[in-house]
Amino acid sequence: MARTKGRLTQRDIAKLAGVSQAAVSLILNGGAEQARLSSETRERVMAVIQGTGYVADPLARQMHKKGNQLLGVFTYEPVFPNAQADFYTPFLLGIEGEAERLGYDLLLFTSTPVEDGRRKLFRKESRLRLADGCIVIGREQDRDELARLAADGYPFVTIGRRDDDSEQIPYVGADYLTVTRDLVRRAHDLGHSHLLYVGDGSGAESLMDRWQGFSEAVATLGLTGDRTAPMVAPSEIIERALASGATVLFCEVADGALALAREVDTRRLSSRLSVVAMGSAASLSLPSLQLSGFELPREEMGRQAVRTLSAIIENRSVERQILLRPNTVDGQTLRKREQ
Amino acid sequence: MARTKGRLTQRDIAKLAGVSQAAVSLILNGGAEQARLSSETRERVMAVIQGTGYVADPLARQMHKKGNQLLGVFTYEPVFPNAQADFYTPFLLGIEGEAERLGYDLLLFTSTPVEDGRRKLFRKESRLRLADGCIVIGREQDRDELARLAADGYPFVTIGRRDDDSEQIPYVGADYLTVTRDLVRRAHDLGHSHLLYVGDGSGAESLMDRWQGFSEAVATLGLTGDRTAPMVAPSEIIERALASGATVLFCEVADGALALAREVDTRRLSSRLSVVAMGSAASLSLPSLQLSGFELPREEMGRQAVRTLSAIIENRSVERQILLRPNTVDGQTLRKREQ
DNA sequence: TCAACCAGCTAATACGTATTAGCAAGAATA
DNA sequence: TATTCTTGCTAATACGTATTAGCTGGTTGA
Repeated sequence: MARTKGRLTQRDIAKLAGVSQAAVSLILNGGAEQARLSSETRERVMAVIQGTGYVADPLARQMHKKGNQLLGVFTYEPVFPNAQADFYTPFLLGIEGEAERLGYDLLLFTSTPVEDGRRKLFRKESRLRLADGCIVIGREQDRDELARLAADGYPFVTIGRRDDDSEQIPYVGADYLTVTRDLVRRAHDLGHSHLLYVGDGSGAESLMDRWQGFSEAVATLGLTGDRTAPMVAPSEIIERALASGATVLFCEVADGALALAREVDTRRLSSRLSVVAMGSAASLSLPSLQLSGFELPREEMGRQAVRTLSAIIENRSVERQILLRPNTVDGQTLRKREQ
Repeated sequence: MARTKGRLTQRDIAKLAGVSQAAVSLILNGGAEQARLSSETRERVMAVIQGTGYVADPLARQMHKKGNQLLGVFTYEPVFPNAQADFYTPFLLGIEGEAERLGYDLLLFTSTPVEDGRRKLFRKESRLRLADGCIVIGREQDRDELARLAADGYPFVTIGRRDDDSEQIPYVGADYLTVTRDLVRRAHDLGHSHLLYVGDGSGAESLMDRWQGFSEAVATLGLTGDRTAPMVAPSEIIERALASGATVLFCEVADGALALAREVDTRRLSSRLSVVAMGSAASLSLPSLQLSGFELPREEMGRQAVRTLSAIIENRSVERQILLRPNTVDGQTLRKREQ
């Protein structure tokens, strides 16, 4: 019933067990052997620790560069979503599962205010180092912040490929290049020879990869591949495709793909125009309209990020840049070309 | 650019500027006024700081704050759900929002394995005390664990009312009693006089409250109120209601309410039998079938839990047991009684 | 009988910063 | 000329833990 005020410290434990603070620390950190503390003493101290539920202050431990079995999770946006089918949740599901398996607790950096829709990684009161390392998630990440993090030697892994000139950034990304190539080949196998890429194909690495995979496959297979900006109405894009003779739309952004597919459906053009979604083909689909394309292995990416981060923290050798293959989704919107 | 070995500290700055470490700290933290450091000294030190790019170690800065600004979140089940409309997410949404507002980070205790579908609060190596305090969420909580936590003086708040004989358990719960009373009154206003409570009305506090609110209101208004166990097929419950002359079903469990409402709908009995869901009336409803009843203010409960916990941690006086009013949901399944 | 040795522990210090108490030298006051 | 006040700073300490050096009292060896 002892209402202890404030945090329990090693000094408290020591007093309760009738030993010195140093003894407590030694026992907790395996230095007891070397210091020749008797097993009786050890047991006595451990009993007190268990009875009180004492855990070392993570701050004080980190001052000595010790670990706390704590993985940070930094998201540029709120972790817990309002929207139903949220983009982040599957990643976090995987992260949670793997953290549990490896015995880590998760530290969500929610103390940084979300400003203009995103959080800042660095602040005066940055608490990143409370965690042993950190997983960084977010569609748009700040390259400079990441480079600085890497330069500081802080262990972290980003979800999504990030390249930097001066620093090697550890990541778990998706292999957009290969899967896009495969989809182009599949379109080819279904008789299509004129493809239209809907998107900018520039900006984030993931976008460049899609465009590159598309271009390469088109070239290899001797097809015709055009590109059009996505910032126009679906109907206009469809007009362009029909006018140019394209029979498949490769959509960079999945939302856009769904809009296009619905428009195609409404206008009963599905026999003349196929739609491929380069991402979220499964999760964004409607029951009545299954998009063709691919889906990121989000949960597995989360798991892999934890494994990689854990390896980095524990100084085990590990591949720091990993690309996982997205799963192709057959769906209904990529069809055999009709003559 | 001199990559000095180790981190640049205030001591280094002090040496370079020819002052004491304390002076550097004071200048950085605005204590310079009070310590009457001359503006020349201030400028000299600031110049050195700018030249070297020194930044204070945030960890060391926070060492002698009282707490670590860390709130634990303990869930008996995994935090990140697979299911779409998850029970916990709204709580966590509120918790995250309020944690952000108050400058707390969140610690998820994922290192405890989920066994038989739930986690254990206490283990040999409980890490609860890593956090300054903890929010406990879960439908079924272990009373003994909570009582022990309270006895230990560890700051925590549970979501959901928990009563204990010997310890006062802090909670943020829902006021089932009042809202159930109100719903009975509403049924009465709509002409109903014979009500059937579907559920056990015992077990968790929240169930007892519903039953009590129901019973009291029925007595006060001079109505007839029966009770039937929920563990039978919807059709059977409906038979019983019709046979006994009841015209409203008060369903303890929202899932059951939905099943009953659908059955009523299918059998075209909705003019003769109303259904009230005592919980999740909004979130569980189908677009085609809006349940009548009430909905917990989950997000607000999460927010309130953080506020209460924060107050407890900081030793501010605060109401430790709070009941929030659920929102009533009109819906389609509670109708005027037809003669 | 004294040195050497060992088991079993503690004192002391470091980590990097914040903060309080207080010191030294000169200026103002009586 | 002695006292108080003021200015401008530093010494000391605290935060909680990790680690190293070293102390004490007993046993062994010669």
